[in-house]
Amino acid sequence: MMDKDKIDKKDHILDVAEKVFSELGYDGASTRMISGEAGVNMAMLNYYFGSKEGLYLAIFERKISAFRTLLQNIGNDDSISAWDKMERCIDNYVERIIANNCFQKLINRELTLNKRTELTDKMANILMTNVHEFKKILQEGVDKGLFCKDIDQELTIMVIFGTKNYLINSSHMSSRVMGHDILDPNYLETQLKPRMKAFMKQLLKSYLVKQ
Amino acid sequence: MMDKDKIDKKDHILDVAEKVFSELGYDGASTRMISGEAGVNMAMLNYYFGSKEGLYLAIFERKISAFRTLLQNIGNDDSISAWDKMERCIDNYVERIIANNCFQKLINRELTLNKRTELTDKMANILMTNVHEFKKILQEGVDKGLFCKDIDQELTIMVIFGTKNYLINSSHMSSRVMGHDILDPNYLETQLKPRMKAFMKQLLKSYLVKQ
DNA sequence: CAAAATTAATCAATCGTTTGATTAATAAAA
DNA sequence: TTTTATTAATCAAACGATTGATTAATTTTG
Repeated sequence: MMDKDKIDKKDHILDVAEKVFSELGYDGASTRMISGEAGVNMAMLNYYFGSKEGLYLAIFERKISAFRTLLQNIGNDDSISAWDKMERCIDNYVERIIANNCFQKLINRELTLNKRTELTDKMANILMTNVHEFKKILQEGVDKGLFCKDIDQELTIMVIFGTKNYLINSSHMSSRVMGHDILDPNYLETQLKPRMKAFMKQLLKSYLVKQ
Repeated sequence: MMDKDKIDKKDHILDVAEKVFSELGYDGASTRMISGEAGVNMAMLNYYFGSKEGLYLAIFERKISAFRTLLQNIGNDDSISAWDKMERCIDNYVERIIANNCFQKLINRELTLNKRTELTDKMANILMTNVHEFKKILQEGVDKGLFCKDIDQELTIMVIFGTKNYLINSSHMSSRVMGHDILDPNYLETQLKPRMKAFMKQLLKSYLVKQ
């Protein structure tokens, strides 16, 4: 078997595992189920990834690289205002979140557990880079007198992360509140995405920006 | 043994189970662990509640009654404005959420799963009563010309629910963002609660209410 | 052939549940 | 009021099923 195929097969397992984990949680997803759905022998999971936890970590490792580069491009552009940065931040954030909603579920599913592990710390570290990026922009807006100086920066970030999280992760509730199936890719792409972008901008602008 | 003791013991099991389930999830929490932590024989769980799922459902049944009464008192008061209702709504909501944060975790933990079951539908129905109460107030504000008519009612509700959810449920992240241990009851009560109330009011007022 | 990939079979451990026996509490009968 | 019967509560032990992991044998690849 060629390397290309091997990589493809590993990637295929990761794709399936990502989906199954996000749907059923870490404990709820069994290695038999994952291997069955991926069409490979169960022992292959251990052969490739060592253990169930190794497989779980591998899913994250695969995505981390794509995270940071996107963050760097936002906020480091000195040619635009803090609010323009925030707008671009929101656009990119919503865009990325919806594209990787399966991965987002996977992350937050384990972060809602209270038990602190090496795994949860690792995940939190990754997400905190996003937080700092947002905070940097908020602080810049305040320093330059564009944003109100009495804004609650931490809770503002909570709003951004929390709203996204609830929409994507609590699909039972969000589907009923929104009146559409939140899992429908077409609705996500054509309706919710632009609506979400517009709403977050308007909400944050009215709160952050001085009148 | 008196009835009082029996009820107390069942309640004690429910208390412990609620905590363990919320910390470890449905799959992650074993009946042995729950019974061990509650100091009762493992068979008692099945004796009292029939099954693990029966125990899980019993936790919900116990809380449902307290939900609806609180909702009725808000919004049905015709002597105050829509915005005042919203303020009272936020106050009561934050108050209740923080008091029952363990239960909140338990609810949302299973609602983040994609699988639709009788259980998840039941939970969603309960939460939707909250949604309708908020929506009624939003609509009233729009109808009476107090709120902007182009507000996004559904996503506004998503903000309220989502922000609360992220703060309480994703304690790993929210603790790091807020700079305090979110699980510390003292911090919750004396600092986060008033801060949360003030922030949500200011955020929503600047977005909803006409200038 | 030798190395890597893949398989079926099997491992001990743990899962939720059930069992039969025992004790404590209540009701009925004398 | 005793004595007897009935019910509820509790327990240790064991059930079959499933878990993640490992083994040894087989196939594929270079």
